[in-house]
Amino acid sequence: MQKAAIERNNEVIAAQLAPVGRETVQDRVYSELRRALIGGLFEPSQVLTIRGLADALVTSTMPVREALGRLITEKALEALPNRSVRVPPITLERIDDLLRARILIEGEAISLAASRMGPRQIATVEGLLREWDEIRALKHKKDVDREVTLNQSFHFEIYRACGSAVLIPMIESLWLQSGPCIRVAIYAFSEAGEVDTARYHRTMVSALASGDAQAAREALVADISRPFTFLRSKLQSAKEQT
Amino acid sequence: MQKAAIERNNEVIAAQLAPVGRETVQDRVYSELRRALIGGLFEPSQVLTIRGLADALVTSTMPVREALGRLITEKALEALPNRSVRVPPITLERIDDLLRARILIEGEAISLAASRMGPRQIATVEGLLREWDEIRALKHKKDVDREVTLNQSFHFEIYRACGSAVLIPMIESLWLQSGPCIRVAIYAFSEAGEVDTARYHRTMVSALASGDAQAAREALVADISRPFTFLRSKLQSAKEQT
DNA sequence: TCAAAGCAAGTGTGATCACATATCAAAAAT
DNA sequence: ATTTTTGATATGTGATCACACTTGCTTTGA
Repeated sequence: MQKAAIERNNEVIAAQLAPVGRETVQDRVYSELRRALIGGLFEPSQVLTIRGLADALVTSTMPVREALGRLITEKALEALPNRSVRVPPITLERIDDLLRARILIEGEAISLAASRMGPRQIATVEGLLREWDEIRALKHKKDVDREVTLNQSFHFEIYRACGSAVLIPMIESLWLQSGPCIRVAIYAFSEAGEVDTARYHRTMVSALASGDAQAAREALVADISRPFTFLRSKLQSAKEQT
Repeated sequence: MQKAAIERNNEVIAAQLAPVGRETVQDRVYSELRRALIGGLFEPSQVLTIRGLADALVTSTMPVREALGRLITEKALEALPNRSVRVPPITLERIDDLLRARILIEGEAISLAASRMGPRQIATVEGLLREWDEIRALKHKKDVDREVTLNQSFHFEIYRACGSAVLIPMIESLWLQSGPCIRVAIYAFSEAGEVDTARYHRTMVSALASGDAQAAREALVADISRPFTFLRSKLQSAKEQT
């Protein structure tokens, strides 16, 4: 009986081959729409149609409608009584509501992460910070998309360390809801704003490295508050003009 | 021109007729599954099939698969790599994780509600409390479903007063995730447990009536912690036996 | 000239079909 | 007797169709 030999051969094969994964079309559509939403590629109040998205993503309507349904339950999109779906419009109340929730939950997450991040994770986020500096150094073209992605990686690398399978999906939902809002703030941000962001991020990392949960939380609150307060004042003045 | 007369006639009709509403089949399926999950009608680790649910709910597969997808994104259900879906199993870590998140978010919600609930809302929750007492008074049959519904109404009547369109869906998601867990605790609860629940609820109401956010939060934490710690010790001992 | 009716294109929803994969028990091979 | 193979059934996924409703423009009527 060559059972042992076969077993050994299978193990060798398993070591060489990476799992191919079986992502469905629906999952890819969902991920793509998430990416677009968080990146602020859709404008607030923009309406989305199933067939339109299906054409744009080169699939049929079926995966799109299922992805839209999922995004609607996450409040990342909004179902109108007309049965059409749009990205939620910005209001003053919504901005304050979102910021409060983000401070509450992301603050808790980073506070938990402070006592759980090892040198390994600290090094990773420091690497992301360095990568960011490099991009800002050669500032010929405004690679906003790259910065958004990097910012997202930075934050979620920290949140992932909090070890909560419940909090992280909630934070993802909050980012999904905030995405269309803060994009307009990002575009309007001057060089000064980005310098601030980098400083807050560095403060967060050093606080995390020393296990100072309170300092990390405060730096995070300052970081995520800034685009919201900026957007708030902008909306406020726009409202007064009318 | 009888335009004014027509207008008046239309208003009369509008006053007599109630909006008929256009709830889709998918929405009804979703609501029904939510109710079942929060009520703990499904057991942890139970697998659900699209066609099975479609038969049980007397519809086709289409609305069911969409409802399942939405519940999966809310983490109320879990998609296995086999592409089958089940209600998430209970683990010690998950219990602690859920309780921490619920204390954080529902605590914030009730704290906000404390300064926003008027006499009108206070009266409503007091009415729910009285209704509960009546049910407990004629305790011939264990109407657990009714108590679960009443408990849910009580809490969400308060949460709704917090005025946050962001926090409330998150709390709903947390209840969806907790439902299958706490059902086993509810069944095991003795009469003593229910008396405690009623006491905590009364404490909450009087704290809310006097606008004492801190006291309301503490009573809430005690209320929602109890089934979790009960379940925790039960799971702990079951684990030690093996 | 302007409001109301009518028409046509577009859109979401649900049903059904086809296909690939998963599951499990019976049969075959060792 | 145990393991492997095989075959039948069940299940999720995506495509397509039919239907109802919405929307915006054109046409009709006052």
